[in-house]
Amino acid sequence: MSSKKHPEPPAPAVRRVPSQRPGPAGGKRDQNRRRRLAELCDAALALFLERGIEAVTIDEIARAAGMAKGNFYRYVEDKRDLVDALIAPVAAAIDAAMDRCEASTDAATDVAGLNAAYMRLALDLLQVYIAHRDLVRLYLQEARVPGVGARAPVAELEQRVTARTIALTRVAHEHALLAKIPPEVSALAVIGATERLLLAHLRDGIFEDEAQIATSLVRMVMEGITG
Amino acid sequence: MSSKKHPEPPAPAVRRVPSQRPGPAGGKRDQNRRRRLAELCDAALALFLERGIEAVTIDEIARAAGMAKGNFYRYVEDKRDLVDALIAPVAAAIDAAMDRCEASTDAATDVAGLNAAYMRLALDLLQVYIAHRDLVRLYLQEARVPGVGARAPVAELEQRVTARTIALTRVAHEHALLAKIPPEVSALAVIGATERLLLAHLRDGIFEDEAQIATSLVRMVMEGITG
Amino acid sequence: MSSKKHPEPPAPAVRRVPSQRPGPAGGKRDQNRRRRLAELCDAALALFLERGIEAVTIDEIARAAGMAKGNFYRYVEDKRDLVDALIAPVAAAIDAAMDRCEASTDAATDVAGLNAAYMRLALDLLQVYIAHRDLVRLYLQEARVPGVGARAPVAELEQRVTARTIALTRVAHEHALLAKIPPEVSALAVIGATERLLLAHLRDGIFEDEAQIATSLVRMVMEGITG
Amino acid sequence: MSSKKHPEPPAPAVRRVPSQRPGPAGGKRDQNRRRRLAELCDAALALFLERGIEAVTIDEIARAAGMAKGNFYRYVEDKRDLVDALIAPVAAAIDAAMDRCEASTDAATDVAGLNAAYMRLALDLLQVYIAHRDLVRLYLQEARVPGVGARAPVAELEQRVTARTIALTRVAHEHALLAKIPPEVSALAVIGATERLLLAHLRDGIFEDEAQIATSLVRMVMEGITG
DNA sequence: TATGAATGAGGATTCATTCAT
DNA sequence: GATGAATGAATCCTCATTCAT
Repeated sequence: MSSKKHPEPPAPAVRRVPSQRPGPAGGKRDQNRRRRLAELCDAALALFLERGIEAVTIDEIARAAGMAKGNFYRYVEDKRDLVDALIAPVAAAIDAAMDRCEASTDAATDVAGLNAAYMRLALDLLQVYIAHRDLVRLYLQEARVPGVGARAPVAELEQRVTARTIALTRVAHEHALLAKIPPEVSALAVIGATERLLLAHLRDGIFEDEAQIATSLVRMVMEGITG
Repeated sequence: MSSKKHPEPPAPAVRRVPSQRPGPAGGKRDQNRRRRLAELCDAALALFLERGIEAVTIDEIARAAGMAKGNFYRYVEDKRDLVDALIAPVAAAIDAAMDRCEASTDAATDVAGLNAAYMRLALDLLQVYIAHRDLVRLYLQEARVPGVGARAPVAELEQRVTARTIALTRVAHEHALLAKIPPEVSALAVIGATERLLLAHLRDGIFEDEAQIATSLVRMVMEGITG
Repeated sequence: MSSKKHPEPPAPAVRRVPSQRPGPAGGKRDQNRRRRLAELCDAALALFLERGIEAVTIDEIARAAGMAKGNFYRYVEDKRDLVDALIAPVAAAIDAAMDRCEASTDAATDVAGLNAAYMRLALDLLQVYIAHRDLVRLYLQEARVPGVGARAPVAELEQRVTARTIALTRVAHEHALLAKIPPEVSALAVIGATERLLLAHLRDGIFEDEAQIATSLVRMVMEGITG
Repeated sequence: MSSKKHPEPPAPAVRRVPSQRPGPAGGKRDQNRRRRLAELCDAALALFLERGIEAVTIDEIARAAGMAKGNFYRYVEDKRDLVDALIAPVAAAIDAAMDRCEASTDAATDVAGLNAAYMRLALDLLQVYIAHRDLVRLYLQEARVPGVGARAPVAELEQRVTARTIALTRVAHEHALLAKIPPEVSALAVIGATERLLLAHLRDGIFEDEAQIATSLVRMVMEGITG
């Protein structure tokens, strides 16, 4: 599996495809390649959601994107690279939200400031979810399987998100915003609950009303589930 | 040319891996069979946990179990079949626990009875977890990916567990044991939180103290996470 | 374990070897396809004649055709499919000859007309033989083995030829063109004698003079073999 | 395919299995092994007729004979060896009939003597057919495919039968018993016609009345098929 | 650029044959 | 003798990747 291109752990991060391309960045050429890449991403996303990243063939993706297999490699190096490109926007948005939250908590001088930072984070992540439903679903479906091969980028994102969430929770904990529960526990519990609800909604279409989920979730977080 | 698959009428279709094996059930032969199958399961489980079900080769499994590739097929029909055999004990135990809980809730005449049933379920599932840590971890890692190919049995189990949990929660909800939150929501939230914590523990070794997780989880479920 | 084959619902089932190929029918691409397929057929035919259809490996065929194993499947779905493509021209020609003969006998109003029809059939089949000596030899060699697997198309052809020949003979019989011998018997006897002679010629190179065979055959059919 | 045991052309003819066995020839031991071998032959014959020699697995044969696969090799060296044992009686009987006919023709001093010899041959062969219908059918089905692998013994028999028949016919021809047709031609024509009729009878069950076939065949040989 | 042909490594599966019990 | 477990070579088929056009 992971023999040449991606030596798994190290991840040298040499993207040769996207760089060194003719034409100015933003010119006709550049536009075109962006469009093609987007088409690839769209096609791949649909297939990945349906059958899982590993089971989908490069040929299938290319054909679903309306291009020949050989052309695939013009826009992307690998299936892994495609997954990378696919989740890049979500990863960037999440990282940005986390960055902002971290900055805010660092700068916060009182409990109110901290709370505001967390609230802001929640809203930012909500925006990500709204803007990238299918990508979020892909993340939810694939993030827990060992990050081997093409799934690596997803697993990496998951690790980063988890670690940063725990770190942020630790701050809240230190400021006594949370019950006497280890911050890792509460962080993971909230993440887990949220993710499970989103998955049920996105994959299985269980809830009609998204707002309802959010409200219930907040309430559970605040008060528990017992009557 | 013909483009459709050719049916081949004759095909005597001898069951490989037949249930009816020579020797009495429990005899030397039968024992050996079981042991070999167990070895396969053990070897496979380790590999599956490390790299994901899809990425693992039958040849690798066989070799890890100390047997030649061809021998694999004496004990199991498929990778999928192996996964089936692998999770069978957990599936059975979970189903049994759910059955018992359903029976108890059906028979319960008051709130105390209901609560006892749920508590019992929690303890039963805890036993499953204790007895099958690695299998539970496999389940947690793989259950959310679309159930295609060898992963199908896991996905099926996930669906069953989810559905039954929601059904049981609905009963609790109807008896006003829970806050005014849709039962699907609270069920999935608890499942999600629990699973995420278990995964962190089993896969990433985050918590030293398992009891701590349980306690915290219960508290969060009862009271929320805020201080 | 499960013992039955797992259906796998999704399976997008992309037709390999699709009829709809890029480029116009007759263009460069199409030409190339046909040539490659022809090369496969040629290589396969030689091997089949030498060692029998069953004993020949797909890899051998591909290599003999000067291509890599994997490429085989671009042009043909199966070994069976290849056999299908291989005998298609003969099958078509034979069927056409039979069709024509049937039409003629249907339209015939007198014995002369009937005789002309049969003579015409003989000449048509002779043309087939001349145009496809090796394929006829393949047919002769393989037609009698049970039509399992890749040999199926040959067996099917044999059945069709036999049935139609008997039907045509029956017509002749009804018009008293033949001795008081059941039409099935005389039909099969002639088929058998002819095929055996052709096989001896094509496979074992027994006769130098093809015309001699034909003449003798006709004479035997007309008068028997005794002096 | 034909790599170690049977180097195809040479055929060293070392049968190690049947020789060097404990017990006297004819004793309990010997009886037993004959019975087992016969069971193998019967089972194999049925399968061979149904699906062709090549397509049948050794495991299938053994199991159909009610023994374990490993036991197969106790009685027979190979599938080829089994085929050898299978057709041995027919081969021996045919050879004997041919031997006798050759001797008679050699000793014959007049045409009547020759005719008697041929008639005797025909009757002898008829006996063979009657005594070994299924084996004759197997021969008819398999004899024309190149004698590679397990089919070799059948192909060898075919060659011998053909050659000897032609030789005998040549004698008849030299004594002007036959029309002015090359003896190879008439020999093969009769063989071909006969074999085709037998195959139709044995495999496809076309004729109810065997005697009818024989009568018709003789008549055709003597007088041709035309009215 | 775009296409699909070509390659070959890799993985699943079967099966003849050997062996320990 | 009998059994079926074990082995590994052989074969089918797929698919990522490269290339010529």
